[in-house]
Amino acid sequence: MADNNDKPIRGAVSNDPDVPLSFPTTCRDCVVRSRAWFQPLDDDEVDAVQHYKSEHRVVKSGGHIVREGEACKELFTLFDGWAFSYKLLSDGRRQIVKVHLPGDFLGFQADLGGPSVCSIEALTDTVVCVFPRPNMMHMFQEQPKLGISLVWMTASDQMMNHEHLTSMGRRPARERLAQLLLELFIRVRDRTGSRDDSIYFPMTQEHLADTTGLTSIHVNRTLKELRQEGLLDITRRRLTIADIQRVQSEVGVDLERLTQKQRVI
Amino acid sequence: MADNNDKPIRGAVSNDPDVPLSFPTTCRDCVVRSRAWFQPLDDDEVDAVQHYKSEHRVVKSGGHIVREGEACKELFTLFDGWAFSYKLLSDGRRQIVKVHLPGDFLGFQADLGGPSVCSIEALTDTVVCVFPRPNMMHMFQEQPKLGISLVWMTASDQMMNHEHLTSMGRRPARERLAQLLLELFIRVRDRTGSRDDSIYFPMTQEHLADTTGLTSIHVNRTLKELRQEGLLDITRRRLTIADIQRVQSEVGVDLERLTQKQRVI
DNA sequence: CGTAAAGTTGAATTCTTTCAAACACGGTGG
DNA sequence: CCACCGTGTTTGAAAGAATTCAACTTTACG
Repeated sequence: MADNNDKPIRGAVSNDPDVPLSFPTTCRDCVVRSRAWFQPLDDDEVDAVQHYKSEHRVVKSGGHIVREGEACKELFTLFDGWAFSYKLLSDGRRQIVKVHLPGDFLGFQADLGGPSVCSIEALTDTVVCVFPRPNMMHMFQEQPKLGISLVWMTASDQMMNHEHLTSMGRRPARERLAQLLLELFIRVRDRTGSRDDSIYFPMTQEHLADTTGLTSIHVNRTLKELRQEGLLDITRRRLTIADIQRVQSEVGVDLERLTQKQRVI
Repeated sequence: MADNNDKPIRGAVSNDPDVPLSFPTTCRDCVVRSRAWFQPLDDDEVDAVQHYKSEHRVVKSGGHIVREGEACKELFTLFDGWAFSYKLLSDGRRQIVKVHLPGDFLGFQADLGGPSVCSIEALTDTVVCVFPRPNMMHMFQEQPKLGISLVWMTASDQMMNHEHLTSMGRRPARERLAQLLLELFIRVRDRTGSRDDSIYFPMTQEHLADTTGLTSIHVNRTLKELRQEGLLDITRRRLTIADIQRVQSEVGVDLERLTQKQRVI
């Protein structure tokens, strides 16, 4: 295993000098503390994961971690920064299907042998831990617990997906946006352990539009509405939600419950 | 293990006398041939699954297999008939998140210990194989391969979910509807092995509306449009698609690829 | 300081929903 | 056999939500 594993690379890329995502400070931590992985891993298992990792990789903002259609040769753990998975339509429009935060596991899909079904783009400058796919296969065979954690992750994503689906299908723009923003707010604070009422927030209105299925213009107007009602505010790459409960009731879904870590088996 | 396992219960409930879903004819087959389960199971594993099953259960059309909010004590394989998972909004509207066909595995979710996150309703009269949750846990521990198959299922659902999400977010009513209908058409024919250009189709326009995020009125108008263009037709509980390719190109997604069985690990 | 990217605003258009009213069909019971 | 009823489908007209097009302002950044 490479001997730079425990070398802190914190701050290698940083888009948020004042309130950094105090996430993994070494690659070992990256694996251990990642939301993606089932919590109670013993040292053996952690070592195993470390072993299968091939490298760190820096991907600049706007760059691609995975490209739809290309063979999926590697899997990733998002180590630092934000990213998102999206699908492109023939007319050039896109739909963002998931926003990734540090710790998320990227690139996994049903047909690992086939072409990637989504593109993954770096939203900020990012660092990812790279796991070559063949290694990964060994790993899951040798460490069944990690396979289980994979079930958990996927099932958990599924649940959030259903929530999004419901939102897109049956809720007006206001609620869709509020729900998305609240969800990200909670996810970030869960990871950083922060209790601050504002978070670093690198998504543009166009990203929000592509996530909620609206136009960036309509996102703009809706955001203005929400701001004027004092529900939330996005200024200069910061999202502020003063009263979570108020937004919560606006949204009508208990997102805090949904974003909790849950045990599968 | 109960000795009625190999007793054919085919036809116990039937909504489609002329072209029945020629699916499982015994419960053993139910497990073996289910889309839900990873293909190459050896006899040991099949026996194991049989062992953990507690019973068959008949659920009449409109009845609930799972109720959102209630503890999830059992998991199911849909043995015969159609069902769907949905979420209810506070204002009474609903979003169908997935339509289930015979062979699908129902009720699995990230938080197995907690309340169900979706309701599952029988669309036609149905028969389900019931697996008490504690049994299930044993099973996955003793038969790792089945755990793997679970990963595959969930990941595969995920992919379809992303497709729906994209459809709902970025496609007009025409394409959304066409995509849904084509998907179901393909899934049914895959399971039955049929080459017929029409399938039994029990969904009402309201079901279609709740799946695509439209109004049943708008579904009606859009369906009329699609019918007049000769793309597809729904009459008397039958969906006919004469030229799959034409609908395919209308939709712009290769659904046939997506609905294929794929190997995960 | 100048340029590109992101955000803002208005007006017109399009898509989708809402409300309201018929219509068709399959089953029930007289 | 037919009237009756409920569910599901169809249609029209009006209202509402979201998009498009187009221009303008602000912010970030070399």
